[in-house]
Amino acid sequence: MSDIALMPGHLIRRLHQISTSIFLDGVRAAGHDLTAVQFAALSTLSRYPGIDQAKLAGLIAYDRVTIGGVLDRLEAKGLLTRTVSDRDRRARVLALSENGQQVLREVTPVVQALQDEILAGLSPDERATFVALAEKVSRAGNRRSRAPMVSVDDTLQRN
Amino acid sequence: MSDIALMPGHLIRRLHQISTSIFLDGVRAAGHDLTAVQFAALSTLSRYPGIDQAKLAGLIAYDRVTIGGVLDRLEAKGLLTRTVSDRDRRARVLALSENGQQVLREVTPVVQALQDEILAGLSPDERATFVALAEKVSRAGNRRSRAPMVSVDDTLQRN
DNA sequence: CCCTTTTAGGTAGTATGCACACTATTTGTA
DNA sequence: TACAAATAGTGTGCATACTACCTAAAAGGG
Repeated sequence: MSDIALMPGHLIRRLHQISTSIFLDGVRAAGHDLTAVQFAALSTLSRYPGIDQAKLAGLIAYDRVTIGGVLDRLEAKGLLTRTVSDRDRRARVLALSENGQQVLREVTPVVQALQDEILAGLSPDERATFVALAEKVSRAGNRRSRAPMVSVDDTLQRN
Repeated sequence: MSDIALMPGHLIRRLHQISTSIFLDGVRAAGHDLTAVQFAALSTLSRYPGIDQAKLAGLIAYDRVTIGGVLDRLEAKGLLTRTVSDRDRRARVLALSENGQQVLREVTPVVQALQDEILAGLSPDERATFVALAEKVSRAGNRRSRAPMVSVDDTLQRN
C-alpha cells in the first residue's frame, strides 16, 4: 500500500503525462501546433462566443494568471483577438479569428479521435466506466482545486 | 461528445489539479512543505537507497531535467545529499539526510490518508475500480509518455 | 588501443499552474 | 452619494514538465 505506483495521486500524474504527450503527438502529426490547454480554450470560446477571460477561465477551470499566458500565446499565433469590453472596461472580450476557426475545425476531429488513444489500454466498457468515475471524482473535488470549474448557469446568472 | 468536460484528456487534467491541490493542503496542514513530486522522490529514494538520479527518474517516470530541479530543491531544504559516484564519475549517488528520513516518516502516513481524500467522490468499490483502470491505462500508455517508467528489474539488470 | 556510441548530468528556453501583490474598474451598501 | 468590497486583468516569482543542445565520462567494437 506504500507503493507509490499504486497511489491515486501518482497514477493521476502519470495519466496526465501520457495524455498530454499523446495529444501533442497526434495534433502535431495532423500538421498543427496546439497544446491540449490551448485547444480547450479555443473550443470553449467557439461554443460561447463573446465571453471574457474570467468566464473562459471558469468554464475550463484555469487559474486567472494561467489563462492570461495561454491567451497571450494564442493571440500571438493569430488565433484569437482580445478587445476591451464596452460594458466593463476591466474585461477583455475574446473572439476567434478566421484562422482560429479554421484551425479549430481541422483539429477538433483529430482531438476526438485521440481521446480513445489515451485510454488505449481499456476496452470500450472500461473506458465508459473510467470516464464516469473520473467525472465523479472531478465533480466531488471541484471546490478543492485552486481554480474550480464554474458552470455556464453560474456564469449566465451574472450577465 | 464534443463537450470538453467529458473528454478523458480534460478530465485527467482536472483530476491532476485536484490531486495536487489536496496533497499540498494536507501536507501543509501537517506542518510540512513538500510537493507530491518531491514526496515521490524522497519515498522512492528511501526504498532504493544509493541509486543515482537517472535510476530515480526512471522509477518515478520523471524527465532527466525535471528530476534535476526537484533534487536541487530537496538538497536546498537539506533533505538529501548528492555525491559523485566512485564507479561512475558522471553519476550522482543520492542519500536521504537524517532530516529527510525524519520528514519522510512524519509525512508518509499523511500522504496515504490523503489518497482517499483525492477520490472522495467514490465509494470504496469504485475507488478500487478506478485505481485498477488507471493502472491499466498507465501501463498501456507508458511508452507514449516522454519519460516512461523503468521498472526495478530493468534497472537492476544494468548494475 | 583508438574511436564511435551511449549514458549521466547540465544549461537555456517554452508552457502550464499556482501564490502574492498591484491597478483599474465596477458593484454593493450605508 | 461617498465608500468599502468585490472583480478583471496583469507582473513577479516559484514548481513541474518538457525540447534541444552541450560536456564529461563510460562502454563497446574494430
